[in-house]
Amino acid sequence: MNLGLLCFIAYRAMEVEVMKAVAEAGFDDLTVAQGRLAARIGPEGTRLTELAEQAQVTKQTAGFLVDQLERAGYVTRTPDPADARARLVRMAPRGEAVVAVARQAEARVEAEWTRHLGKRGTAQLRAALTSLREITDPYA
Amino acid sequence: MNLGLLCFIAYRAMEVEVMKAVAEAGFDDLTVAQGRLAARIGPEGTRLTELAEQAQVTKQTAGFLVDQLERAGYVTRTPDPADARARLVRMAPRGEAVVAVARQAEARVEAEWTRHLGKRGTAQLRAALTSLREITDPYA
DNA sequence: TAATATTGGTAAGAGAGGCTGACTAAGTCA
DNA sequence: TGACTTAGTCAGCCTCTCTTACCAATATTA
Repeated sequence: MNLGLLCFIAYRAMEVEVMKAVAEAGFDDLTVAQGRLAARIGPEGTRLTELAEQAQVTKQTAGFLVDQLERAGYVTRTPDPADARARLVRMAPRGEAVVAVARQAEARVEAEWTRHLGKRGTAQLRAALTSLREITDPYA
Repeated sequence: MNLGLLCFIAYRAMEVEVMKAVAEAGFDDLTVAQGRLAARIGPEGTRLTELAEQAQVTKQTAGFLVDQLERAGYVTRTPDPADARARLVRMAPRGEAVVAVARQAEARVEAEWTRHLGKRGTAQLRAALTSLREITDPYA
């Protein structure tokens, strides 16, 4: 079977589990697209344009998603001291809370995968995928 | 880094390459969603409901996509001899042609990955992902 | 230093893709 | 026969993403 499709199956399984955990923790208004963007927010805040680039969407799309995240209280926008045009998107407390839940769910799923593949097999999988980023990820 | 996200990066790289090859071959009206659905059509044709299940979308969505594929000449709908309610979605010649292009692009990308990871590494990657399907793919 | 180009971001509108709910027609089974 | 299930359609809605067009601030350069 096609390697790309195999990656997709694993990826989707992870995504479904994480979103389920997040929803069960009470954050039932968060969508996948919002989560994907929010996952790129750095500890000191990140500019919209940078988020758009990394998530590989247009800045309009990124702006649309950040609007929603802001309205739902997950992030805030603060002026960027380094550039008056720009604003930094930062995690709000509610955002930090959901990140914690997501990280935990990720760890749980990875542990499950490790039980299935073995420690060695999982390490190899991670190494192979990480190495692949060098030729597949423009933002590696 | 999160294993799920690593899978996503590789998957998207493959998808982008395949869609680019397909578009360059003149099939520039095919979308990703249509392709994902069409990839599930079996040699003898497949029922709409079955396609929907396997692609994990509702049958309404599947019907919508098959409408488009039919209008563009990629597939045909024929009555299912086994059940007068059902119809079989089958590949049309134009559909077969695009499948051939897609398969070729997939093979090319996999070859590139193999050059990067080595034969052994690629085989391990495939083995790990295939094994993972046992716990991540409800339609394995 | 003034004109020009670039960069960060917003606004408006359109289209794709997905969903739910309600429905018809055909098959299944008690 | 009547109740239930299954294959598929119809209608309406929401989310995400794009393109085109624009404004404001910064950088560059003549």
